[in-house]
Amino acid sequence: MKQAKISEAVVRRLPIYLQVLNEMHLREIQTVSSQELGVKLDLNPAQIRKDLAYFGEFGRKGIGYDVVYLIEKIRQILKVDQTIKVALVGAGNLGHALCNYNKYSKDNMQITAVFDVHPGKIGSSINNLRVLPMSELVKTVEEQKIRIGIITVPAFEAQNVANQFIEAGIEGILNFAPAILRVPEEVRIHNADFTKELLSLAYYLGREGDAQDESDLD
Amino acid sequence: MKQAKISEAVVRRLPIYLQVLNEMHLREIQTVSSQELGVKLDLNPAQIRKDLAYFGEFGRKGIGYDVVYLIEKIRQILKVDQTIKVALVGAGNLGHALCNYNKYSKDNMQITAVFDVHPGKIGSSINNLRVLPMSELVKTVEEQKIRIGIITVPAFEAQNVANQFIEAGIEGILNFAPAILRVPEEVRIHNADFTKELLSLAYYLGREGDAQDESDLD
DNA sequence: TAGATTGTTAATCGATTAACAATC
DNA sequence: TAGATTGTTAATCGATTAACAATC
Repeated sequence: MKQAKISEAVVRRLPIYLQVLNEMHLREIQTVSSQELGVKLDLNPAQIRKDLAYFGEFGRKGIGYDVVYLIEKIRQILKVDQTIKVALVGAGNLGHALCNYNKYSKDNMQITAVFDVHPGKIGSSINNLRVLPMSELVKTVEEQKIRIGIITVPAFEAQNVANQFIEAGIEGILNFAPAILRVPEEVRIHNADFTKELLSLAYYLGREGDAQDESDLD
Repeated sequence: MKQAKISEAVVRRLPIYLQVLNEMHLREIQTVSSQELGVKLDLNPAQIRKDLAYFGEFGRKGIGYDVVYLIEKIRQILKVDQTIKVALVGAGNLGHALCNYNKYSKDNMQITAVFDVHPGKIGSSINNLRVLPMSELVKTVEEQKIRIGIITVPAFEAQNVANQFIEAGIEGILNFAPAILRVPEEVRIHNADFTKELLSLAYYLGREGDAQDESDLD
């Protein structure tokens, strides 16, 4: 019954649950119901219960979910109960931001290698990591058993970087470049291109320049 | 027939269409079919046609879509045919990255004001913009008619920043902080929290530590 | 004309929500 | 026991895909 085939929508909610649960844990809340989670996250409680039930029976009828236990379980599901090593290419401002974030986060995702294509950047240090040349990428990824690659280079260099990650046998790529990358089926790719977020946000602006136009609803 | 009620899924695809069309335009491609777009984007052609048809008849039967015309139309739909002003709070590495991006992008989204809560940052310059204190936020947003706010501060400060944006009458917020923000219904909020992207990516790793387990499919 | 491709309706598929027995 | 809340099945809702007439 395990792994019935979980939809992407479900997987994307898991980190959100984790975030709220972590906050609750900090506030020393022991137990939470799907109802309460639903209010906090603006989600239907049934959906939350169903999401969790795909992976096991984590709650107790009449009681709710134990916060600590549920955190542990979701971390297992997301595979961040172990440390997952991450490589980053692109030692610009965005790369710096991600590396710094790394320091404070307790998510078990650890950036352990940083690369850059530009000779000027190589050898400098970010968050105690020496920036390495691209020529070291494949070797380093293999040796350190790095599983995820982050791309924070300009769009025109992104596919090249992806290709090197693929050659090195990376399993997942988080791409910040505004480019559509071609990767083999077995490599998972997530795009985190904020320009697209901004553009879709712009869509929802207005009812202002154009006045409140509720005349042709049907 | 206009604005039948467009689903979020549709809106989120529009910037992707725009990106590919822009690329095609650079390569001087004049006309494109939903078929071709579908191949490039790994989407069903019928879906692309349907998405576009929500907003008007942009194509020509037997021919396809004129690239330049479709770009223009999608920009109108997304309201980026006009310049949209954006304010950013948090002059850290991420804030820098977004401001720089600004320079190169021709998306008509323009960051015109940068703020920070920390006195040490105030007065420094990012991409020709003086970093202003939070006390100037409301006034600046109103005066400059800024419509979108970007939040790149630590999680614990994010809600405060959001509240100030709301007070200033902002219409949309792009939040990079790993925090769930409460905003009034009329303010649109998009979360661009990359930790969640990384965590959901981690879910898809593996079939490696655990061996290829195809035994209990049904 | 024949081939291509749109816009759109109908069919399918999948995700969300409601409802409720089980049980703490 | 009575009240609360889960896990899960059934009902609903919405999104994707197929199919095709219209037409370039």
